[in-house]
Amino acid sequence: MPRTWWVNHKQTFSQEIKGNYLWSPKRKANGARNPFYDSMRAATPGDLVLSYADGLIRHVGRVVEFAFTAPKPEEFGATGGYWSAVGWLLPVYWVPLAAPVRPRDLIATLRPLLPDKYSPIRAATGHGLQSVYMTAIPQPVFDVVVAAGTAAGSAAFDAGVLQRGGSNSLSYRVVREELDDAVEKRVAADTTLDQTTRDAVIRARRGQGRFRDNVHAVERACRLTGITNPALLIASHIKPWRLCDTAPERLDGMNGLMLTPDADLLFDRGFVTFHDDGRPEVSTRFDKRDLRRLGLGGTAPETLGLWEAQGLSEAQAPYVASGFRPEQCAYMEYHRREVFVA
DNA sequence: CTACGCGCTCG
DNA sequence: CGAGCGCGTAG
Repeated sequence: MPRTWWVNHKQTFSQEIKGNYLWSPKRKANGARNPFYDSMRAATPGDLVLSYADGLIRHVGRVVEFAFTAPKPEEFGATGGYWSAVGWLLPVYWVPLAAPVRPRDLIATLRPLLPDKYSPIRAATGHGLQSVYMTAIPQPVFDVVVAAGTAAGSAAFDAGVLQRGGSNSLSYRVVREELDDAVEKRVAADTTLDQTTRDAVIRARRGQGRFRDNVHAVERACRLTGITNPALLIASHIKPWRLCDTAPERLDGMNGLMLTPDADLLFDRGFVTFHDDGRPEVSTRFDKRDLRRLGLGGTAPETLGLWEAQGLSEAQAPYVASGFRPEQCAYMEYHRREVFVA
């Protein structure tokens, strides 16, 4: 069963509906955890979301993908100027309700259904709460609202949302491509860089050119499979290309791993990261059975069982087992903190 | 349309 | 006690 959520997003409503996403910081301004930001990465593909703004629920959304790390959308403009520059981006496919619903009008019905904690609206008055962003709601709350906003009721609407969202919704791939495109334009127009450097930085986006040579000088094998055949290896940024601050960072061989295509995807997407001693860690969001299907799941899922799978002892697999250099650790710390979906 | 208090809830 | 993607009102 999909989980049901409610998001109060008056300030960014128009941008997030139009763009088919939700965005939030990862932490509060003072660095503390925020349960509503944590909800962003708890959301699972297929979950359903009610959009609340200006006292109205006008859209229902379906979560398309797990949240991933992305810069604050530029279209926010001055809104949320104090929010962090990097946060969670959750792809959500939005569908408008036939008729907008004013929860305040339904408060008598909703009151007994609302959660005691983290309720998105006040039980007494039906007014929205500023402190709440993305919050879990019981299914009956979702059903009451959707039934009030559609002629056919929520079951039929769920089916409609689930079906229509397939073809033209956002995906991590598409969003990353757009973000990369925007960065590439800025690089191409950066007159502080000479032409040769600009070309190298742009080629580094695809793991090609000088960046690949630099990485390959440091890393000879895939950290997950142990494969050394260069034809099977992709030069993958540890700190993502789009989130690097400078050209040297984008070209630094210490900011890369040589990975096979599946490993590159898992690492890039934040489903796998590494500790400084070389141990891989797998996201709790990732189905461990899929690791096995990819040929990565051995007897010890927490270490991926790589050496066992290859019939090696840990000592016999120096590339896979070896720790990172200090320069690599700095980038990997960033990956664990900002990219990894814990 | 943005800006600024005023609230309240929760850590 | 203060942070926070709302509410109401002012310009």
